[in-house]
Amino acid sequence: MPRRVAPPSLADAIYRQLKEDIFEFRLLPGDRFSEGDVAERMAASRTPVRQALYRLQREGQVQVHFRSGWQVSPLDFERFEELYDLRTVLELEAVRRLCLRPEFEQNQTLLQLGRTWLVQPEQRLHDGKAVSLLDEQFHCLLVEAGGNREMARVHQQVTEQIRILRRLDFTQRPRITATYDEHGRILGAILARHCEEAQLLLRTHIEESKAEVRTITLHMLHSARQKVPATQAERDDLGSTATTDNNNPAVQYSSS
Amino acid sequence: MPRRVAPPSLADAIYRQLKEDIFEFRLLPGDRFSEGDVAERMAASRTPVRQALYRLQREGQVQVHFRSGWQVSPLDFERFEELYDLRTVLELEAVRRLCLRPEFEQNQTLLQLGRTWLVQPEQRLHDGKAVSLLDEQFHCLLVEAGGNREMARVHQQVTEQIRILRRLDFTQRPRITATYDEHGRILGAILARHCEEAQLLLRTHIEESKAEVRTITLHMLHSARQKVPATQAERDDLGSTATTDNNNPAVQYSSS
DNA sequence: GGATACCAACTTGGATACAAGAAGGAATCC
DNA sequence: GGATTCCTTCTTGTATCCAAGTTGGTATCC
Repeated sequence: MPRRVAPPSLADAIYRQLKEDIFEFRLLPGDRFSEGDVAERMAASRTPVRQALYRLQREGQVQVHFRSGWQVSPLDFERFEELYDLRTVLELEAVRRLCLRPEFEQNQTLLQLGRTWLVQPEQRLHDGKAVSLLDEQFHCLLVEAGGNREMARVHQQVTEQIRILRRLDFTQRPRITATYDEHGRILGAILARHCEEAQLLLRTHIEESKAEVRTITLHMLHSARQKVPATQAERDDLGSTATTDNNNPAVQYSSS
Repeated sequence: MPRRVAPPSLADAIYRQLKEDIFEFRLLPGDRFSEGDVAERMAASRTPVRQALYRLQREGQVQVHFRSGWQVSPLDFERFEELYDLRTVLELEAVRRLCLRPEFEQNQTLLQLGRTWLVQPEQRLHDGKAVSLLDEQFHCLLVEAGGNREMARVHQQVTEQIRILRRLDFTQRPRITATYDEHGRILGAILARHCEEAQLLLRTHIEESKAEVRTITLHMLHSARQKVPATQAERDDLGSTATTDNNNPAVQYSSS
């Protein structure tokens, strides 16, 4: 008895829209908003909005304040560093498993990655947003190719949690060339089955991104918003619903 | 401005109750039920029940079928093996970090673990349920002591996903003595800073549990339910809401 | 002028009402 | 007897309603 697949639910669409709003800097870390605001903007009732928000809450993207509204989670740089370390552990393990595989040359994932990253310089992309997505895909596919779906699932979660940083990194810094070079070297090492070399290259590659995180400032966030191509209608909508600049504690300060 | 902590919500209580029902074998893998059933049993409306169920769904404990009810997730042994591997990766990394720590001897977590596991044989506990909880705690505290909160969070999630197996393992098999011995040896190696030895012991320890998983049968699940001390009222309640034995596909068969 | 008490508007958490589709059984047709 | 159609019941998804509590501003008191 094959069970019918569920039709796309409104709650799901709102979840995706909200997540995109956060990643596209239309909702900034620290912004406050209410369920009613979102419901009105999405032309839906509060019920699916609440479902979407609670899902985002469990993923760490937003926080709820009892009877006093919601907030996009402020940036917590200590947490980001821990997420980068978790990423490293998962990706290194995936590379280890990948290099141990017997049927290796036909691995479709590796071939696909090669077609994206092992290209002539003139074929490389230059758009920050596009490359940041490709970068995500590179690391996620690597972990998927490792063969453990649970590790891939967790890695995917981690990826979404640091996506906003990746977006900032790639929109504001000339790291595109370095990314192409390093991804190429990593793939080369894996294809040559130089496991330890591949792991070292990958670890260094992630460490560099992690180091960049420490240089991110609030100003980068706000100027990133300017760069987002949005219709005026969108901007009006958002302007009326979220407190954008005033009293926006966009950064979480450690209490220790 | 310290924000008032949210009062305990009904949805939260229902979430915990449902999770406990699953772990105590009052709801078996494969059991079907509806939101209305749960709402009635918990004397609440469907709203908080739905919130709890969707949270459990994201954690993999239950599945929703579009307009045709909910189901406790069937046991998926391939998935469990992958979860055990993820556990291994996280715990080995935690041990590595732990052994690298400078301020080591005063680590409160290690001291506490020693008081639990490094005891004379006559002081050991023998109740399966109690020891399975201590076992969980041992591994979770180890990862927490590693110092990375995100790894600890993920490890905690993984722990809950395999909790039902641990419960079965400890209620039905004479693994308590082995667990005390092995935990003691692992702690000893860590305290002696024999990092690689500790990692090997830990890896072997987890591998043994993973091997036990393959021997679990449906019969164990059903006989485990018999052993659960429950009031007659509880049993009546559940009997009326969940299809217990008939047409219960308690095991997920791989499609590959 | 400053502090305090009160109040009105908001906000979330939960309950209830409604809509659309799934499931299973009974009646019917062959 | 077997297949099929229809219909009733049940289930989830969404909208709306109500309750309880927070917040921020204003008027008042000193």
